[in-house]
Amino acid sequence: MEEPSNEFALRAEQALRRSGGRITRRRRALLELLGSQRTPLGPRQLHRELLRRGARIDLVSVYRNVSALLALGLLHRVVGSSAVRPCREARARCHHAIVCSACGRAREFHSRALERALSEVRRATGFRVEEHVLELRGRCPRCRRSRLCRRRQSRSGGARSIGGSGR
Amino acid sequence: MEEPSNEFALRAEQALRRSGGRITRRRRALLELLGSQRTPLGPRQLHRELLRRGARIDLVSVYRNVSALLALGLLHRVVGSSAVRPCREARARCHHAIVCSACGRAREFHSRALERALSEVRRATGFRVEEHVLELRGRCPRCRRSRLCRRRQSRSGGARSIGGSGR
DNA sequence: ACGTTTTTGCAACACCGTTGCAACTACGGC
DNA sequence: GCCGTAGTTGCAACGGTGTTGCAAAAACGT
Ligand SMILES: [Mn+2]
Ligand SMILES: [Mn+2]
Ligand SMILES: [Zn+2]
Ligand SMILES: [Zn+2]
Repeated sequence: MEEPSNEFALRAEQALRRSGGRITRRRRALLELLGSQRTPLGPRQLHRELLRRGARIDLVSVYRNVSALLALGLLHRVVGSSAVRPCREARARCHHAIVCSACGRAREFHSRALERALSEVRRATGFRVEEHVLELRGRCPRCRRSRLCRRRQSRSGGARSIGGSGR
Repeated sequence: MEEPSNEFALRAEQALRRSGGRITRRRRALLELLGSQRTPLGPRQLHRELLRRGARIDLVSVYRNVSALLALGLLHRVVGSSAVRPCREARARCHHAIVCSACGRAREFHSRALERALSEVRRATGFRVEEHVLELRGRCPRCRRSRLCRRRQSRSGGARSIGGSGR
C-alpha cells in the first residue's frame, strides 16, 4: 500500500480508520486530490479530475465520500456552493475562510478581534449564538499584483430583470 | 386599487415601478406576504401560503418575482437556503442577519466593532476584501425564556456515516 | 484463505429551479 | 373608456444536482 503523499490525506486516513472506515484505492485517490488542491472543488469537478488522472470512480462515490469527510469535520464547504476544501487549521479553534475571487484559492484565518466583535453582537441582540457563518471574498495578495490570474466562475445565478427589455 | 398594507410592500411597489415594472394582483399578494412575514420563507413555502390565502399564482411566478426582488436588493437570501426575507435596514450601511434557531425569526443588526474587526482581517491577510457573508444562528431573547416555541426545520442534510452500521 | 462489514457502481429517482412560448394584463396615451 | 405596447403569467418541458436501493466487489481482522 502506498503512503499518503500529503498531510491531509494522512490525517484523513487516520480519522477514517478510527471511525471504522476502510481505505480503498478510490478513496485514497480522492484524499490525495483533496489534499493537494489549493482551490475548493465540487463533487463534479473532483470526479472529472479523478477520471483525468486515470482513477476509475463513480460520481456517486465521490458524493458519498465527500459527505463522510464533511461529517468527520475534515472538509469545509464553501458557503453557497457545493465546493469543499480540506480543513487546514487543525484544531477546534474558531476560524473562517477567505477566498480569492480571482484565482479561487482559499485561506483560513483566525481573528481575535472578530471573536470579540461577535460576542459584542451576542450582548447587543440578546441572542444566544449557537453558530455562525462567515466567509470573505476578495483578491489575494498574489492576484492583486499580477492581473495574469486565471479567472474563476462568475457570481451566483438568478438575477431576473424587471422591465422586459432585459433580454 | 388597494393600498399596500405594510411598509415593505409600499417600498417594493415604488422600487418596482421605478425600474419599469408593473403591479399585478399576484405580485401585490406576494409583496404583502413577504412584508408581513417575520420568518424567512422559500419560494415553495411562499407559494403554498399564497394559495392558502386564496391567491391564484403559479410557482414559477413566485420564483421570478423573488429573483427580481433579490436583484433590486429588496430581499435578502438566508445563507445556505432558498428562504428570503425583506431587507429591513433601509440603506446601504453594512448589516447582517441573525436567525433564531427555535422560532425562525430573523433580525438584522449592525456592529461597528465587527466592521473594525473585518478591516483588521483585511490588513492581516493582505486580501482586498470585496464582499463577505456573515450570518448568525441562535436563540432569540423570546425563545430563550419560553421553550414553548414552535420548532423549526432541522439542520442541513447530507451527513453520510462511516462504518455501515449507521443504517 | 475466509467471513464479515464496508464500499462501490449502476440505474432509478426526487427535487429544485429555469426556460420557451403563447395568452394575458397593466398602464400610458388618446 | 379604448388601444397599443411592453411587462407578466401559466404551462409544460427541461437540465442539473444530489440521493437511494440493491447486488457485486473490495477491505480487513482473524
Ligand atoms: Mn478548518
Ligand atoms: Mn437588509
Ligand atoms: Zn488569487
Ligand atoms: Zn425565537
